[in-house]
Amino acid sequence: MNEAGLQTRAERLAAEIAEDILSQRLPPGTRLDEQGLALRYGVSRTPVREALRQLRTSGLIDMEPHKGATVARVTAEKLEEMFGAMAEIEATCARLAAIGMTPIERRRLQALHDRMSVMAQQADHAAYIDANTAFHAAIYGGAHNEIIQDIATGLRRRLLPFRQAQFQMPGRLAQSYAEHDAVLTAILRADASAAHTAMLHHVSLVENAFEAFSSTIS
Amino acid sequence: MNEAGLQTRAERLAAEIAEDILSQRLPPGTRLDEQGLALRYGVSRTPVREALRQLRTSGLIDMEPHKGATVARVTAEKLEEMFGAMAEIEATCARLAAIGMTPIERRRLQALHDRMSVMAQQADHAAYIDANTAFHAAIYGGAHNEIIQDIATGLRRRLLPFRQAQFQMPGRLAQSYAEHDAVLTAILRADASAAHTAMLHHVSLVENAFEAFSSTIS
DNA sequence: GATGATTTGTACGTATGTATA
DNA sequence: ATATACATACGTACAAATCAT
Repeated sequence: MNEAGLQTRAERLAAEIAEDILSQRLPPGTRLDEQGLALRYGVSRTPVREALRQLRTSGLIDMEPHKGATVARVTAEKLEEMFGAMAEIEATCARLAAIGMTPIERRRLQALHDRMSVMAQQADHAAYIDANTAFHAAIYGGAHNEIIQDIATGLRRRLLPFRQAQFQMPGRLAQSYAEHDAVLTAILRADASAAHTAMLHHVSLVENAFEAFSSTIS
Repeated sequence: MNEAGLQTRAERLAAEIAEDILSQRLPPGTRLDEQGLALRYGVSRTPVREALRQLRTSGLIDMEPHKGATVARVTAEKLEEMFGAMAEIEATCARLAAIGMTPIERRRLQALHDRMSVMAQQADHAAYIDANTAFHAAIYGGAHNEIIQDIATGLRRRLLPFRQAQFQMPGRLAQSYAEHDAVLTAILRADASAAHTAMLHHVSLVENAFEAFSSTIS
């Protein structure tokens, strides 16, 4: 009954710890000693060690040899860089999508966008958030490059905890929809440069929205 | 006396195995059973397991739960995607560098480029290869975004084994230098769009050079 | 398709390195 | 500065899963 892909204790544990970090149950800076985690999650230290190694890769925790692990404490500068990188990668995806998306992919993107129009008007935040993820994922896929797609989804995952609140800002849904419209139009026109610009603009605004929302970080 | 950063057995082992893979001593498809590696490198299975987990991250090996690890067998399509991603990321770096490089960084890049002129004329392959790496690294740095820099260096590492031969092709040094010149000029002019285009072109040609050299893969 | 051999995943004990008194 | 305490790195043994016969 486990979700596909989480076949070992270590993998399930990594997912669980990641969830606890993203949900702030394990706040930044928290010491993650192996013994304690083993106790907390009811397993031995071995899968804990492997889970920590996996999490290090995703940037969720900091580790140094012989010094153990802590929940990554993201500095404001680092976060800014992450948003910047995200914007650049997404803009690249949009550019490639504008060039290479198949007619079917373009139609599907348009259809999704149309559905999002209704969600935005009805202010259905939950639905819009899901659809928004799908919209961006569709553009990653449209780039037709699995490497770039992996980079994009990885970055998005890392930024997830800092994006939770953005759609709660008044008027953000409508604004997001309008920005998506610019991206979509450029892609459908196969205007690579415009798609790049529009997406860069869109994701950068997400960053601004975040910064406006949370004053400062650690 | 160990190199800085390789403080644990697992890390040294990972570096050693990586070296053996990149040098083709462990050719693609080779089964990497933990017991065998432990025996071969004279350690226990525990550090071997950790080393393999690290290597999976860098894409050098494929792993599936309960099924062990093999040296990654890169398909032609995958390789093409990797070169494509590399080109896009490097082009992004060049664009950002054109916008944001400091005067000092620009001067240093120019100085390096000038030294490479001599190397190209004298057909000093070894020196040019080193300088070429430095040239590209300088542009990654000029992007002023550590995340993107990490992505770029990571991709470059993964592509390293497939780039060994490129500079051996007759006339490739001079061509490379000319392409660098276009990139440099655009960056010095702070012409973001031109820098992007020139770098995309440059790295894409590296891919072509590779494809011309090696007929087919696996 | 069942069974045995092999290999990975997990548990636990020991040793080495780091930090604190 | 030395010693003690503690956490991590490593080694070994057992359990579970895969695949070959």
